[in-house]
Amino acid sequence: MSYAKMSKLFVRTLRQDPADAEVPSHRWLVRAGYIRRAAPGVYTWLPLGLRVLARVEAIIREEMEAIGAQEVHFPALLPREPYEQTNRWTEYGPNLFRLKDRKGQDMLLGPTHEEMFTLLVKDLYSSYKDLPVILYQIQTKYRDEARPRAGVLRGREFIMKDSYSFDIDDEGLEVNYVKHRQAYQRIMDRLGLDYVIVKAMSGAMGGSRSEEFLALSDNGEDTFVRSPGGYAANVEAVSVGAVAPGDPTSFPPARTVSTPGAGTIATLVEAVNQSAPRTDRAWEASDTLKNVVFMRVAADGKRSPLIIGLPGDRDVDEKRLEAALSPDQAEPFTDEDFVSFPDLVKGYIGPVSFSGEPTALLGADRPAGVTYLTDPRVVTGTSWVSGANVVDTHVVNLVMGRDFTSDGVIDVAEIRPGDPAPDGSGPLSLARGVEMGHIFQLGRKYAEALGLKVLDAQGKLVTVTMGSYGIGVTRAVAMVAEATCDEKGLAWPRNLAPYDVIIVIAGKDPAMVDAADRLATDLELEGLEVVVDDRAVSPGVKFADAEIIGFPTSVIVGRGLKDGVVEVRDRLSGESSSVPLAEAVGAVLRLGQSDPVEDLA
RNA sequence: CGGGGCGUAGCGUAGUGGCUAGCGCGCCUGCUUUGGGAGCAGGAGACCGGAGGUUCGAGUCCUCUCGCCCCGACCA
Repeated sequence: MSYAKMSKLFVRTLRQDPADAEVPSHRWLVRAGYIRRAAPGVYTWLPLGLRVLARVEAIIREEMEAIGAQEVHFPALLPREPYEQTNRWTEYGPNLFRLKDRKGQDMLLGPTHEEMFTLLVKDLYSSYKDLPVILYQIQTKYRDEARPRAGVLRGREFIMKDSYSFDIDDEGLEVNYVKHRQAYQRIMDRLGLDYVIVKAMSGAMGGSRSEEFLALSDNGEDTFVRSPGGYAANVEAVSVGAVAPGDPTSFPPARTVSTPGAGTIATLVEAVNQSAPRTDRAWEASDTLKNVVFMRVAADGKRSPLIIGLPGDRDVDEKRLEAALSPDQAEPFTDEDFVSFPDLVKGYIGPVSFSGEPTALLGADRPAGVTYLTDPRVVTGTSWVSGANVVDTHVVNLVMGRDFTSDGVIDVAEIRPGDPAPDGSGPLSLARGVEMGHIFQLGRKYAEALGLKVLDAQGKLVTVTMGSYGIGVTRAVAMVAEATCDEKGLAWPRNLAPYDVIIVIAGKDPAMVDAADRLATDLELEGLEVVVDDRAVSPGVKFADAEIIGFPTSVIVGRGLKDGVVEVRDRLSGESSSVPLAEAVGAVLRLGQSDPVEDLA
């Protein structure tokens, strides 16, 4: 073993910020020579970056092995067939990298590997006695993201640890899910990330229960909510919770109100307060039933109108809508669409048509031929102001369960700070995070689609129950960089740094070179990884580079040497101290011990 | 896909239709320098993203095109 030399290390630090880097982690990882862009959303890992990556991977491997998972490795280049069987060849849409081999066979670059793992277990196992089993891999994934951003934080090629559990029943799945949840908590702790576990939507993955591990960051792309009582969920997955129904017979009869020009909620509230004032208080936006029209587009291209009825003081959150409809998409309803559905009077849509005798227009099997879904707040026995499907006309006292019904409930209204948590644990607040990990109880979706069955103790064939669990490895490197960097550059926690110590030779006295050499050797005997900055450049350059690259500990061998001392600096605290050369090793080791995160060793 | 912006040397950038496209950093050679991104001298490095056009003359004006970045809809 012999220490590395800066003069030989393949690294070049940049003096200016790269023009295209916006977020700090991206900027510093490029400036410090960890990564280089090869194509949009595709990055080359340089020696320093690879070392950090390896340390993150080592932590993940340890924790996966600790729950009994076994590592395998699949190809990234995959055949179409299994993805056809689970319909994901279609569902993944343009996000899938597709290619053809020389024979014209469709291939893909794996975006995730549920299918392949399922088939592997099917291939080799056939008895309940073989289960449970957890398999995992650390592997490069490909997703042709619509918009890669922030360097390696969200690339089109990225490394993911993905694991899969296989059980004979739901109880077994629950056990493996909890094991993964705990392993992920240990991994996040060891990475030193500030994180929160939130309820999530299972999205294109299918299955039931799922949770995300979000690292807190203002640059995060995920918005989540939490309550003082401990409720936490991705905004896509927040539910309003049960709203108690009322008595639909306790309201006066519905009646129409002339509301000329009141095509928006604000103008409507004004108009009904003018022409149909309440006795107890004024009408408010939350008294109105807003009906928003979308065109629902299925994965196979089928289009059908979807009307969502929700309190007028709320908007539809498009992210939540997409998540709720997934894999279908929602598009805005165009003017041409309105022409095709003349029953719907733009600006005056309501569940009941008052052109002539009141006629239920929307709701279960009603004539308009559209799906009508309502917000959970629109329960039986609530009274609303809504459109009359007649220009310049609205209805008051329109009661759910008496005057109209819907085809079902859809919970996609925007979430606002202060909304109550669904479990009664207090008001919600909103924050942002980056999705570091995601755990899913898949259930039998993939096993069924691909025919993974085993014989149980009674000799009956049963379908295996699966879980899938992912951690973004390259993303974790970026996220740690993001969380720890400062105005001088990167500042790695000691257990993740590319090297433990840099020894800066600040001078050209041969005695300094000798001292640095001996010190480096001694530190290596203690199990530390050491770089010596032996370059023939001025000390200022070396100090600046050490800070940009983010070595947690620097030892400066320079002008103090003639008095027998060197300087030991802690990048994380910014503190430095002069110590006798003979005590330098001890001083460096003490810094390592003071770190709150344990070292991998 | 919608909105905004940018393409000039390895990086960051300047450039009023007019001479040989300029500067800083980096790189090479020599000398000096060594505790906070050194100094002096010399040097290499650019078909100004591409195509077409207007013009006596285009990095600069026009048209088209390609690429990239940023902001929104997807995801580890």
